[in-house]
Amino acid sequence: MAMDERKFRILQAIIDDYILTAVPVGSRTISKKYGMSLSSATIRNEMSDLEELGYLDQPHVSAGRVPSAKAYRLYVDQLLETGRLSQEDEHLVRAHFAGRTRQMEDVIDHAAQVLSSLTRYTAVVLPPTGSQPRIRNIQLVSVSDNAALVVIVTDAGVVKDAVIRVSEELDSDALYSISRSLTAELSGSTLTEAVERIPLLMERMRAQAELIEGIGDVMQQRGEDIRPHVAIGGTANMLSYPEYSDMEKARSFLNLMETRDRLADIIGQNGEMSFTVRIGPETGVPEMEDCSIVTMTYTAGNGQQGTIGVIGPTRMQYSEVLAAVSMMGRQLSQLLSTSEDDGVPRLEG
Amino acid sequence: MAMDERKFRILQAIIDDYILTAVPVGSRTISKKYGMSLSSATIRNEMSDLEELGYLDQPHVSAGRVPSAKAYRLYVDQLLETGRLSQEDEHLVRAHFAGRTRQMEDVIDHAAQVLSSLTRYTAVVLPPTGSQPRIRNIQLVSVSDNAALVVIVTDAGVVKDAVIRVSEELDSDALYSISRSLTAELSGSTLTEAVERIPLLMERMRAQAELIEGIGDVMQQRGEDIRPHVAIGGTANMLSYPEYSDMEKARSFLNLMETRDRLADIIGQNGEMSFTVRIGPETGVPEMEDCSIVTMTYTAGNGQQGTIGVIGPTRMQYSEVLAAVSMMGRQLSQLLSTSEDDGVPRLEG
DNA sequence: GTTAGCACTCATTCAAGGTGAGTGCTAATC
DNA sequence: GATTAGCACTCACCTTGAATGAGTGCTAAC
Repeated sequence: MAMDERKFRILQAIIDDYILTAVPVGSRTISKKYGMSLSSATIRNEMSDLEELGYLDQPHVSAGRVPSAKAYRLYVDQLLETGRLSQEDEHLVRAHFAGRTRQMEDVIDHAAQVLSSLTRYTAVVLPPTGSQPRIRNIQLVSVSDNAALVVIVTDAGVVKDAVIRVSEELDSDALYSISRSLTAELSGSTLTEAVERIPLLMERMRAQAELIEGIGDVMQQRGEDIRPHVAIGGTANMLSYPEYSDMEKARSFLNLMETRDRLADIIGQNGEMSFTVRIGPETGVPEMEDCSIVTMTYTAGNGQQGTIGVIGPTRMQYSEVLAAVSMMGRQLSQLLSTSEDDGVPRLEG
Repeated sequence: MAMDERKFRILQAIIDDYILTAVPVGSRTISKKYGMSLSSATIRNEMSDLEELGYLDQPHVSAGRVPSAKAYRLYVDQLLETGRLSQEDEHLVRAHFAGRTRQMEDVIDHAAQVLSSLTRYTAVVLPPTGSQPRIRNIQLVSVSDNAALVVIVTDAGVVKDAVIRVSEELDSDALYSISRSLTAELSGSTLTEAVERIPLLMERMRAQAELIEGIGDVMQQRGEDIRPHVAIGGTANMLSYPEYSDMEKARSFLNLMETRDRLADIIGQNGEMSFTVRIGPETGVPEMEDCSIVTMTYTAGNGQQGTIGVIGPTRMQYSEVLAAVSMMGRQLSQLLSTSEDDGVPRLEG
């Protein structure tokens, strides 16, 4: 038995209804509400087949059917193929971001906010990160007698600041001159390159060896765990969906949202695709077994790439979410660069 | 009728029990569990008095009594007076923060994390902010042909970065030299001072007037809405308390946690006190009518002050929370400076 | 002033029964 | 051979009502 046209239409109807109501849908509903000229009995037979094919699940014997992850996959693929994504709220969003200057973090936060309120799900935005940012400038600022704050500015605009503690005394002037020579030495190199040159510099500037070693540590740390500022919007939204009326689930979800490192990993895992939809188990995250994640890569001016994503129940309004994510991705790309490419993302499964 | 010794002891017992169980406590419980040699009837009479005095509420006629905000106030004041705050986990926390260097944001985030897991409530940490940070360095980094990223480093170590868009073309070298002269001009002044000098600079460097105006805008924006990075830990914790089993309440709470600006306002409102406890309505936040907030001010090396706080149900374990907050405040103060003052906060109502 | 006793209130729990949406199967119909 | 009507059956869910028990206020006795 294979999937034919009629089965497909029935499946579509079931998914539509379930997305709307979150309630298992029965044969009668389909036969009546969705204008099929088929009796419920026929639908029942088809549903039974669809279940056997793995597209439907049945919570218990006398409940209606519920679409499986496989069904959503089919549905979404279909959606992506036809590619009919509306773009209504586009001007609304553009208005939101009006104004000439913006702090990077603000843009990210704002985007997450807007995206979540647009979709009524949870939105996550990762800032653009390049392969290897290059150092532009190193600044040391005195904090107390034996602690200094180091600020490393890179061309990614991503700035690291950390407090370094040393045993010797540090005065402001000394710090300033060290800043200058470090900048002269390391400007232009990547963080890893800079780390490699640290021992050399330590030798050359013995008096400040401890301080320089500290700076090396900071670079190393940052180079390893790139921990960008993750913006999240609308975590509370999830609580309004019946699938999270179970407190335990809600809590584990919120916990996940709180561990930003992990969240960044999850969202960032979109391979080479500019557009991905991961459904239920496809997310690879146990806590997200009945969530779906829609992500899109956006590109900032200097070619650096960031990711935006929406997390919702598997039963999410895919077509709206796809439209919103795609639109927001374009907007962000445009906002963060002025090199006007078409900005339209490839739609790939 | 006034508050006497016995009434006070009964009230104390009621609060203790309610903090533990979150269930309205009846006269019999007090008479039996709390070793009073009084019958339940007597307790009942006293409870009736206490209710009249405003220390107890009764959810409905045949339920036990629940402590009012006024009661908690009394309880906390008592606690603060005796000042017996344990400091068990102190070494555990210190271990957490071991290591020489730390990015400021990390410290803040980490502190919120630790504080929330220590108390099992929600923790909020505001980074140290001074009265008026002074500019140390201004860096321009090219992003695309007609957009630049400006990074402003201040002695607070707080760094502003924003993208500025201009119509003219900007090359890297030009940006670098502008950076240098701007730094020379503005280093040492506060943001507001710098803003005032912008028109002058625009005149002096006509060619870059547009760019400089943009930088002025950024400074202005930042000067006005100082929007520090607010660290939050353990929002999900709140869901485990019965007072938040109501989804609607949980959602409104989470929403509040998400609007960081507002949250920063709420937490930051601790006046001159280094230590404050706001109970229920005292928070002044409608959504927090049955929350309490314990905050403490900590001081970084350069005299800048930040705030840490714990948000929990009014029925929170005050004595533990007070201890944890006070300890974490000391730790942060110590960590962010090495000027070893005693670090012990004044305990004030 | 304290306590025992009693009538009363009211949230909570539990079982029983009814309801209705849904299914699978079979036999009749197109 | 596909479709449909009909029927028996299942099972979550709601309602109802009774039992339970924790709690109170009041009164009278100690």
